This record gives sequence, structure tokens and C-alpha cells, in this order.
Amino acid sequence: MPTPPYRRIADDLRRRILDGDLPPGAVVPSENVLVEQYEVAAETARRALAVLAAEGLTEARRGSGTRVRSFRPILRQAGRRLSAEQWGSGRSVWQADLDQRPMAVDSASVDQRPCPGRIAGALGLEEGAPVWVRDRRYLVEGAPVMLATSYLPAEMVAGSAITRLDSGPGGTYARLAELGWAPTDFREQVRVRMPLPEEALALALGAGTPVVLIARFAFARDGVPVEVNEMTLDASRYLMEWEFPA
Amino acid sequence: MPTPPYRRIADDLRRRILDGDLPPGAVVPSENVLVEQYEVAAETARRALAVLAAEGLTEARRGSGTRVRSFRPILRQAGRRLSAEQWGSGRSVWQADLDQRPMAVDSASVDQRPCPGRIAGALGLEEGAPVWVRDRRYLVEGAPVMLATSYLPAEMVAGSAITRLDSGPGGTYARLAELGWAPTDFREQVRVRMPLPEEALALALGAGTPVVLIARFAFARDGVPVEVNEMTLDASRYLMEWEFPA
DNA sequence: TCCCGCTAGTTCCTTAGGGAAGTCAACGCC
DNA sequence: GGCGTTGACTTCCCTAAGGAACTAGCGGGA
Repeated sequence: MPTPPYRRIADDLRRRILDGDLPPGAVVPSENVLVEQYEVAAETARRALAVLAAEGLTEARRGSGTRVRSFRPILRQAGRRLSAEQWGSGRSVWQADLDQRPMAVDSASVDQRPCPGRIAGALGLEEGAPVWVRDRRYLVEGAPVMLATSYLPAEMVAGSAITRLDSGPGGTYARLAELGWAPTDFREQVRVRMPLPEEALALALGAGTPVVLIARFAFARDGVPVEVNEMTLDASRYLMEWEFPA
Repeated sequence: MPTPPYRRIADDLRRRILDGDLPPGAVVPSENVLVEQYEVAAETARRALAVLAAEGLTEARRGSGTRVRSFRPILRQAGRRLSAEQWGSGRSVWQADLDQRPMAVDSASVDQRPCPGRIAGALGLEEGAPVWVRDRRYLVEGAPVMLATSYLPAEMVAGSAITRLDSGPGGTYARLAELGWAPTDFREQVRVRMPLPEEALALALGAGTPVVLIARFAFARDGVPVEVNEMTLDASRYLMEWEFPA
């Protein structure tokens, strides 16, 4: 059972990419070139390139060519506890581009809606109970990198700035604190999968790019849930970090 | 610019899967059936099915057929702080199969090797300094779900059970504690991408299945790094959870 | 100098046809 | 009844050919 030609071609190209022979940004040999070099049909060469695209290694632009993708992650730090000097924040196996690139909000909306079922349980509400829903899309350098939707019980936040587009200085959590519901603990649940078409569209994802789904639960004193935040991240743009005691 | 046929077919099937019309385990219409129903060439029907496979929604077995994949995640809890009764452990937007399925170790090895560059910095060692390397593969119900490689400074652990296959009751961290290097804090850095062929092989991954890379740093008192653990998880089998204070 | 149109090169998509390799169940034989 | 074989069905792979959609650069004209 010899490995089929399209796979051998893909293996060759992958090795050249991982070895640095084809560095990020470099143009990968075109379909026509591969047809000549390997003496295969056009479909076969095309399949080989499709494999690399599906692995997230390359990015094809019609009419232009196929290029090696680059990886410049954004560092997302949650539960930051350890001081940088002592615990060596620079200690990483992946050299993240730690340059703090500013994050902008692109499209935002704030609505009061009936609570979806999967959220209701987490917030301790009945399904359909009124919740305020804050919807946003975050950009870095003009490109979308994250979608976020947070849900807050309407009874808890009615009348506050949380129900307005601009939630004011310090954001939602500062307003919750003023209302006597300062978050004290967080739980984040994380799933990873390939994106649905709508998600791929909203985040402008290339082929072979997974998404990270983070469901963040914020709790106030006595374990009262005050917010659920569902985030969808472009996996190719994030390096995530959590810190916690033994 | 009308959407091409193969994409329309894929959209139809995807909708049927997400609507529950085609539940997990159900057989997806075969290539031949799609050729008849949609009146397209075989390659086109094949492409449509390839889209769903690349999205991780289906799994094809040659000679048998294509079936809808199911998602039965393993819950991985890190930094567990909140008590279950008070903080509602059941509160999740994804109903994880919380049944604790036992985890087995499949192939393991323990070696002393020179420290790779990317690890050396994190452990505060020179590149090439001797480290003990513990390599393992974890199975759940006979299927591989995670690879793990941990690195410990040889000077620190020489002579202890950490250098043997069976590290004894309580594992590596218990031995570290006995040596006076009890871990007190952890940092986990997480990346997500599509697997390399070797990773796909070692974890028996289907198409459209990303991997989660976790680099875990363990620190003892005064911020002394004692271990780096690089893990590779089958993303389709894990629901990860982190807890931390505000 | 600037802008427009052309052109060569690129990826993307489809049809038609052939064959290899694996699975599964029904059938016939012992 | 049990067992092996056969055949229908399935996914997988390749070739050949053609056309659509898009891009970047070049050259000519105002």
C-alpha cells in the first residue's frame, strides 16, 4: 500500500516548510509547476496543495498564488497571579509576540432577550427569563480575532450602564461591583473544533484554522453567578495562558 | 457568484446534521446516492463529503460508509478551587459526559537526555544540560487521547523514583515534594492547531480534528522552575476547565 | 505622470471515466 | 447449522479536458 502521489507531494512541501526552506510568506510552487515537476495531473497537484491548506500551513489566494502562513499569536492571560520578575513571564516554549497590539471593538450590540436554555442553567435562571446580552467583535490590526457574547440577569443589572453600549470606565465588572455583585471567582471552560461556516465568515478564517470556544462564568460572593461570557477565538492568532496554585 | 454545487450539497448535509435530522452515528448519504439526488459528477459529491469530514462533522470508513461523529468529551480540570456544592459544578453550557472513564498509560519511557533549547530557558538551564524526560501516551477506552512529555532537571531529581518508569504513589509531584521541591504554582500555556501527520498517527486522529498543545510549567517556592510538561491533546475528546480568582 | 486595458499566470470548479481497496451480508455448499 | 465465497456497495485515487474567476504586471495613450 504505497502512499499516493498527492500525499507524497504534500509531504515534500510540508518538510520544506517545516525545515524553513519555505519560510512564512514564501510562495509555494504553483499547481502548474507541480504538474511539471512531479508529472501528475492537475487535480493531483491541486489535492496536494489542498492538504497543506487544510493543515493550516498555507493560504491560497485565487489569481495570486499560495503562500506559507505565519503565526503571530496574541497572548491572552487569564488568572494572572504570579509576578513577572520572580516567576519569569518570559519563560515560554513558544516565543509569543508579546508586543501589545491594541484591540478594537468592531461591531457591538446590547439587547434584552429571553435567556437561551444552555445559559439559563449556568445563571440559575429559568429558560426564557430576561437577560441582557452584550455582543461584540474584537479586531487586532483591522482583522477580527474574537467574538464575544455575554449574558447577565436582567433583574441584577437593570438600569445600570451595563444595559448601554458604553458600559463606562472599568467595563461590565466595575458596574457589577457598584451594584454589589463584584465578581470574585471565574471558571473558564474551553472547547476546540473546526468552525462553522458562519464563524469562519465572521472571523475571516482561512481553511485549516480551528476555533477556540471559551465559556467564562463569573461568580460573586457566595457563589452567585452573575455573568456567562461565550467567546469564539481564531485559534491561529492566540496563545492562551492560565495560572493557578497547586 | 453563486455558491458552487459541492458547497450547496455540503450545506444541506450540514444543516441536517446540526438539526439532528442526522444524529451522531447515522450514516450520511453515500457518494452514489448524492450523484443521483443532486445530478452531479462523482467527484463533486465526493468533494461535498470531504468538506464535512474536514469540518470534523463526519467520519468516513472505506468500504463501510460515512457516519456522523459524536462528541463525548473528557473533562480536564486544572486549578480546581471552587467546591462543587456551592459553585454548581454541573453549571456548564456543554453537557460534558462527566462519567469518569479510567485513563490508562499505553507506552511510556524515561530517559536522561540533553535539554532541548526551548525547554532550557523555561527551566533556567543551559541548552544541552542533562534533564530527565518522561514520555507517555494516555488511553481512554483503548483509544489514545493524549501525549505527554515532561522534562525535569537531572541535578534536581537524580536518584529518585522520578528517573524510573514507575514513579511511585502520588507520581512525580509527590517525589518532588520529598526532595524539597514541592510544586506550589502552575502556569499553563495553550496553543491550538491542526496536527502534523505524526501527531495524527499517534493519536489516531480523524480528518478535521485539531490538537491542543499545553505547556505546563511547575514552580516550587521562590519561583524555582521544577518541571515543564508538554502535552498534546485530541481536541475532539476534551473539555478543559480552569478556575481562578478575580 | 497617471490611468486604462490587456495578458499571462494563478486558483477554483466541474464532467466523464477508469480502477483499487475495503466492508458487509446473503447465498450455496458441506 | 456452520462456513467460505461471491457480489454489491462503499470510499479512495488518478487522468484528461475545459472553463470560470481573479490578480499582478506591463505597455500604451492621454
